[in-house]
Amino acid sequence: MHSSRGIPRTLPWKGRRVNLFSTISDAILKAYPELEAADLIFGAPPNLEMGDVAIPMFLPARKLRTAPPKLAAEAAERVSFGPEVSKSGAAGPYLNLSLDRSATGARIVNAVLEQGNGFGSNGSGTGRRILVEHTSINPNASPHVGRGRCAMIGDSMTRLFRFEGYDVEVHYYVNDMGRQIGLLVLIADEITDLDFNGILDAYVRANALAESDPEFAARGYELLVKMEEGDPDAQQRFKAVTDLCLKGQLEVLSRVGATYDYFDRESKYVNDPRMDQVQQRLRDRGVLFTDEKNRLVADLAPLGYAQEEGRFFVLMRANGSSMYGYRDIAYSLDKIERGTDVNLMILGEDHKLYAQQVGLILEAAGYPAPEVIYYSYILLKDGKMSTRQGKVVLLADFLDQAAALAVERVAEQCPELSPEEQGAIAETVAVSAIRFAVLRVKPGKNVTFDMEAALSFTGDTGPYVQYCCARINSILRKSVGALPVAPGAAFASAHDSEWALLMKIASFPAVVAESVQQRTCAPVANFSLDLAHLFTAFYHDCPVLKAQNAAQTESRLLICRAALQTLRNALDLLGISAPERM
RNA sequence: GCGCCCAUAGCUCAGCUGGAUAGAGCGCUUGCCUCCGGAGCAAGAGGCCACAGGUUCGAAUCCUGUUGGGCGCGCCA
Repeated sequence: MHSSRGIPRTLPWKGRRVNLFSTISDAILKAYPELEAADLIFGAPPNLEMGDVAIPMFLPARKLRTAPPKLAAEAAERVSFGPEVSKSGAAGPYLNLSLDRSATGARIVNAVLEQGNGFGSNGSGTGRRILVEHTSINPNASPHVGRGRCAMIGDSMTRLFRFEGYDVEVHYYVNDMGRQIGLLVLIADEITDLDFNGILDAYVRANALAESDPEFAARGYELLVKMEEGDPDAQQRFKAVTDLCLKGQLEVLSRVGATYDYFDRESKYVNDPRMDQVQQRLRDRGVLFTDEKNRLVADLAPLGYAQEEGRFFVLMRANGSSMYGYRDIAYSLDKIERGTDVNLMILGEDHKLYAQQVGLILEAAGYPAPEVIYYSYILLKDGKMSTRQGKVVLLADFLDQAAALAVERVAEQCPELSPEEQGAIAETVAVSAIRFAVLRVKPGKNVTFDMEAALSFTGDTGPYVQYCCARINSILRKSVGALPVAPGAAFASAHDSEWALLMKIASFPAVVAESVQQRTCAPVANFSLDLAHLFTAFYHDCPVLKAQNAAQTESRLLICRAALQTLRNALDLLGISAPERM
């Protein structure tokens, strides 16, 4: 009896023809010319004894006007499979095949080691360019894990696209203006030695003051107007505060590995001349009008927007100052003009309606709407995060706590390493804990963040997968002589645990393809977990250095190398390092 | 009220382009360090896949409705 630890349910050839197994498909089509490749759906039988590949005969049977069980039995006899298939048989309406483990295993190991850091890539992005905008936090506080979700998703998608061969550029939109930043600037003037850590307090104070003191609020607006009009002093003050904040935020974000190629400041788009043309086109389409209060408004109804709520989108205030959306449209033009094949942004689910509105306006003006990945909020056990109530988990705090716990563990396990090395490993463990916890969940789900669970490092966690890598490295380090480079004639992978592991490894390219298509790295995270589990089962069942003979040791060392390479590639997409020791 | 998203074990989540008996982890129970790293492994208990209809040879998966949760509907950004 075996459970999911056996043959992976997600097969490399599921739903599509992959070169490794295309010969099976060809053999069947040769025997049944009436069928086509699309009729053959490859899956996995419920257990190993039944075979490695299962093909349901429902569709083919319908096409051939026969009963599925009858066709399965007939096909098992009639089709002449190549040497790759060691056994064929029918189980009810399913045609089950067993593969030659050693020959197939050798092919898998060969492919992994040959392709190295590129194993898993389908090259689907070759020659294509993509622009990703993510994170883009308001410069007012240290990022909490909810904000971090955006950065980690965006960063992992970037890694995924680059892995697939896309030329990717990463943009960060700096919201360096607006009423609230104006208030923050005012308060900042009253505080000496304002640093990043004091920003949040100042921000909360400024907003509270604005509510209780209308005069203060009015001064904030005045300052904003001066800034928009180009007053150098006002601009300089805005820049000083937002720079301070951005720098602090980026320091935290860089700890989790997020990097950006361009920082685009919102203030740059206040008076963008290209918007004249946009306005003209909107007028031509009959969607732009000045309302009774002298505001410049877009009516989305003629553009196919069906609801009354959100139908009208204000672009400019009566006093002629621009709204956020107006500047954002100008920014979109900037991004569009960079001429990438895909224009992608990662946004919180609170931006859904807004992004839809902006998209409609852009399309009406003759531009393509950006593609958007929405992520849902991270909730805490006792409810939503609230900055004002102090109910937040700051990314920096989490990393500090996690690293402190991890360093104790590393000191125990690797006393031979220097304190600096131990500290560096602990930091990667902390990063892996948070990145993995966030990335293994699909972006659209509300998740409840459990601080205790995230700090435990046991079970289905990033550190568990890292630990698996450290273990493999340990075996490779201890093996005597040169490591084998490629499977030879004596290569064997007959043991169930070896075979299951190799089958999982072979499915990696399909997991990557699925992740690109679904626009989420969650399948990669779950794949790495499955792979680590399967490796550990192999580790317990199949001694490598103490195998029965040298040939077996060599085969297993090769399997170790292939597993490590695949794990490293998967973890790299998640922004997690695979340590030598931990 | 209207719109979008979500609902799977006590808890946190996989599985969703329809296929055989729905899976992990945490927590709980029981074993396993003279043996390549126990951040581990093996086993057990735990499910009306929110509810109700529909499509199909076949539905956790697709469609409709209901319920519950998240988000949004600003001269905020």
